[in-house]
Amino acid sequence: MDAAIACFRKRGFHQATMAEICAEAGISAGALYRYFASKAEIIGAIAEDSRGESDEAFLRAAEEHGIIEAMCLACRGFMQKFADGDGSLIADIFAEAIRDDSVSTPLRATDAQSVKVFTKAMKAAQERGEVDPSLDAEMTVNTLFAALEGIGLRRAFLRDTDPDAALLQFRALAERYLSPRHE
Amino acid sequence: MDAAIACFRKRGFHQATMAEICAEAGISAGALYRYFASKAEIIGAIAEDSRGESDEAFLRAAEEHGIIEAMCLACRGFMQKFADGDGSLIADIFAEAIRDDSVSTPLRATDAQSVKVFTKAMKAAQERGEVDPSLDAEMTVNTLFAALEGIGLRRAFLRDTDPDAALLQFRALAERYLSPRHE
DNA sequence: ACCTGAACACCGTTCAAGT
DNA sequence: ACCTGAACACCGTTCAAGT
Repeated sequence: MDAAIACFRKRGFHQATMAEICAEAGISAGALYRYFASKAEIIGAIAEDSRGESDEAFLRAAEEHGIIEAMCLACRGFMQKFADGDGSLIADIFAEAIRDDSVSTPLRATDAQSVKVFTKAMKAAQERGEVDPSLDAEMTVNTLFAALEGIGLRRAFLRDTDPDAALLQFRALAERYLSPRHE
Repeated sequence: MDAAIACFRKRGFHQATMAEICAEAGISAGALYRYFASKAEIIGAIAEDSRGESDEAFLRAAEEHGIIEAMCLACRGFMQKFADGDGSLIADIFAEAIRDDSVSTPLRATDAQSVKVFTKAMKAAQERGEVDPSLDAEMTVNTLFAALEGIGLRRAFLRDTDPDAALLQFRALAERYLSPRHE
């Protein structure tokens, strides 16, 4: 069933119709509503499972190549979605999540989990002297997440979704933001 | 007529109906379509005139209090929109602009104008030694815009739209990002 | 010329009827 | 028990008829 969700990728959340999703999934409208209470709930389900799976991979990368490289890895995966044309879908998810608590609540839980994992890696990097220890680890992670999301959305808006350019942009920001002061 | 546009503020782009907008504006559906070719065009018009007017105020602030303070001023104005509950509307605008060229083209023109103004102020700040001169001024401005937008959206998503907290977050990022290296 | 508003096409959701 | 799909309520857009 979740495979039918791929409809949104092609047409966007508000453009895709329930009829199309039903056709793609090979089920009737009534059956679809047996699995999801509404269209908004479907977008919540999509957003949720496109997140979080990569957390272990991130932790390994953070240990091996440092937190900046690991964040760049996460950045690359995220930017690829914009390059694939999913930018407006991501913006739709934001809009629905901001508007509708029943969409945002499960997403916030997944997000909080990611923040936790990244914060742990951030603290480790601070102890190694890789990152300025005077930074608040959790706020720093939140800020970098926000910057990542902002860069992706803004580049999609400006019609320049080249992931390499986005990566360079993010890396330049992250390096300066995180580097210890005084040399 | 643009006053009727306030409907979106209350209900969001996809939630507000043309009938509501007509009622608020005191005109009929046919008359509304005389001024705007579609609903998407209305959101384009809203987004456009909520931008750009403050550019001169920004330039004055940049000269008087430095670029970081001036950017924080812009940040405050932007964050206030999220605190006012316009977050999902802003996300809708992003989604429509990413999806629809006829929405994004006028917005990109307005945006390019702002980037130009901020870039000029950034270069002046670099000459004053306030900002690291090795940074590319235009990319830096773009990155800070992206971060600003990202912070606003993310905070709205996390249900913490306190403008003061957002400002602190943005300022911490901007100061470290822009400060000259080696002390 | 410009506006009105009924009509049209379409979409998310429901529910009586089937299996 | 579960599914079907016609029906419902609603919304963006149009256009023949009015002024």
